[in-house]
Amino acid sequence: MEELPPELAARIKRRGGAATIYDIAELAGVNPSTVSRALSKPGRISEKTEAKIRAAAERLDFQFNPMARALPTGRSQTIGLLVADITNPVVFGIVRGAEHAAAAAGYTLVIAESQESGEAEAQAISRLLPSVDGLVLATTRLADEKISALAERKPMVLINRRVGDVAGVLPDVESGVNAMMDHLAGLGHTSIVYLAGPETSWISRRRWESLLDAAERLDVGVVEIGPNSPTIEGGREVLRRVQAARATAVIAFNDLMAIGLMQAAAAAGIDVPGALSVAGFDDIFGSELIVPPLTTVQAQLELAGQRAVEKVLSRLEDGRDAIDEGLLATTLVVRGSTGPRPPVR
Amino acid sequence: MEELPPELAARIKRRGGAATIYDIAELAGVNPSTVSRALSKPGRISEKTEAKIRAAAERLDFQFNPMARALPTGRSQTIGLLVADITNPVVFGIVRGAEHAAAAAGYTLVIAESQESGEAEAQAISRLLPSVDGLVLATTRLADEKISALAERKPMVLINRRVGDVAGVLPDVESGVNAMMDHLAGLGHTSIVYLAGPETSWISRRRWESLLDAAERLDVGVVEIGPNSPTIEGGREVLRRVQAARATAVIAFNDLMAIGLMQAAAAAGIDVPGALSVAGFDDIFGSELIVPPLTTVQAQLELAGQRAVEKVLSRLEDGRDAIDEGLLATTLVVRGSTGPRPPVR
DNA sequence: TTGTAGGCGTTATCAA
DNA sequence: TTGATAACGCCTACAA
Repeated sequence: MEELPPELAARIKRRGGAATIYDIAELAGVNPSTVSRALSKPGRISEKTEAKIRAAAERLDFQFNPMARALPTGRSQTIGLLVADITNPVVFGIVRGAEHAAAAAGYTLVIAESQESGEAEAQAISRLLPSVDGLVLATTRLADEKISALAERKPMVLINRRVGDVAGVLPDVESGVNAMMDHLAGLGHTSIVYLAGPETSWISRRRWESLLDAAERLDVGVVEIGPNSPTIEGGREVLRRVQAARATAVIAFNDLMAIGLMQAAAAAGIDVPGALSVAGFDDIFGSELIVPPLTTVQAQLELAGQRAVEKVLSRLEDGRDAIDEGLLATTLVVRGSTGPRPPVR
Repeated sequence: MEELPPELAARIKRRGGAATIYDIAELAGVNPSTVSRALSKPGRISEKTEAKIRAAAERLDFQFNPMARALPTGRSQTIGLLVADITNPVVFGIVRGAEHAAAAAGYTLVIAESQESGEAEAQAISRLLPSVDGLVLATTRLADEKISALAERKPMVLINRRVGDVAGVLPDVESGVNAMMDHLAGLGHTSIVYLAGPETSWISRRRWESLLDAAERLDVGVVEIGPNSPTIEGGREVLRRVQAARATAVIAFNDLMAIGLMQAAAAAGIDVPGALSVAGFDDIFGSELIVPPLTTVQAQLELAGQRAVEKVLSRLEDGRDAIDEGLLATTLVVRGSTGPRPPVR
């Protein structure tokens, strides 16, 4: 390969090795705008010129400067994902699905964490908003009005929450809850506790409402205990109240809490599921590792992340809302942590 | 509050509600460049003007356009984090530490996944590179030369890998391995297997080398089996070879593999730790949930992520490399998966 | 098909 | 202290 014109080489080096369309234009002997056209939307240019330009671009290892590109277009090719807690296994699946969907479309995923605090969340969002083309709120603790207002400004999709007509991807809560309640009622349980999640969790309330319906249908008793922190700690702390309620089965807002409760039960010498059945939601990594393995309602987390990003993208590209594929199916996974109601209490 | 001049209001609305420094300048009756100064580096401006400008900015709910800002400065206030597999629990801690360190400094973290493939990784990096100020490679599978070349272009920090004089944050492999080997040797094991990770994993080789040293020192036998996929699957698949080796203790490259091996052992009716001791590295979520709970060498993953980002930032802000705080301490956590060597075999 | 020129929102350099 | 003006790298009418 021939040497580059020394002046050009020097200019590029000064910029840290990043070539611009001007450099390519010079090398190919065309106008920068032609380079832009050739590289952005191939086809609308003579084959010969395009080939020349491609060769020059290749030679200079050219990459578009995304920031420069974003300025005139207003698009950063970036999607934001907001989660309450990155280390919560529930969000892993969501993150992965979202990342893949974004990458597949040539978008970059930006992740921000809000620490379970509405304050921090609002702040993170306003920091993020100007630099992303769209936003996915995975576990938002924001008030409905805030969410609606935000949705006006950029394409936005909610996971596990419905707010007005803001786009969302939701699980089929009812079928999962029904399957779970059928399962427990079938085992003879008539006194069941629901361990609620955070106060601001929409999905926790939905689960509770479905639980109420099912309890009525099956003629069993349920009580709600909470709100609780949606963590292992949160599950551990609530054992006393569960015992006081004299329930024989517990459904926790998520697997993390169920695991915490089981740990506390084990420490207190309470047999699971002999004396107490425990179940959760989500089917996170770890749920089948614990002993006894956890009965849970499986959620399609990865799919949820993927769908959410796809919806944002479809708003972005087509300008229209994606057709709604409906609720995400939900499956009861029966493992060892639930069993027959203890004979006497 | 008074009404905005209608023309101004219309202009802002056209842009989707985002005001610019021009709008503020108009509202405050000053020059745009003055607005830029007032808002970017307070102090270098008369108090009166600054107050006026702040008031106008407040009123228009002004936010800087990060992309426009990045153009003249060449800084995007963004740091890239590249991981092989987002859903690998090992990276959770790293991600969290990195996110916090970045957010604390006003930077945004961009995460990309390379799927354990050097090809995909190289591609992800070149997609990311133009838009980030610096890069953290958490579990890179790239060749040394590629890494060195990349490090020339932008501040870059490696986790769990040393390449030339590229900055890195590394664990104190030796002390952890020594503690583990002392532990196993103390239990009477004299025939130990190391389940290697991926061929391209630098840290896997380092662990093996330390293992060799320790084995020599303690006069016990070790053999390496691998390379293996660093996943639960990878651990499951290797059980036959472990048995064939007639080892009484296995040290896996990471906890995921150890868990997989334990599952396979349980399925095959092999008692852990009665017939076989199993240990891992990292101490991921799930390691203490499994039964028996896993003996492992704890790594400070969150701290590693944090340190890595801090190093990038210090290169970015001070222009100089951060002082090296040395290796990250590593701790043996003895749980139930390791026990005395079985009497006869 | 290709070149010209203006603009995207901000910073930075000079004057005033 | 403040204002004018030229970058920054790319896109896009519009003209040639």
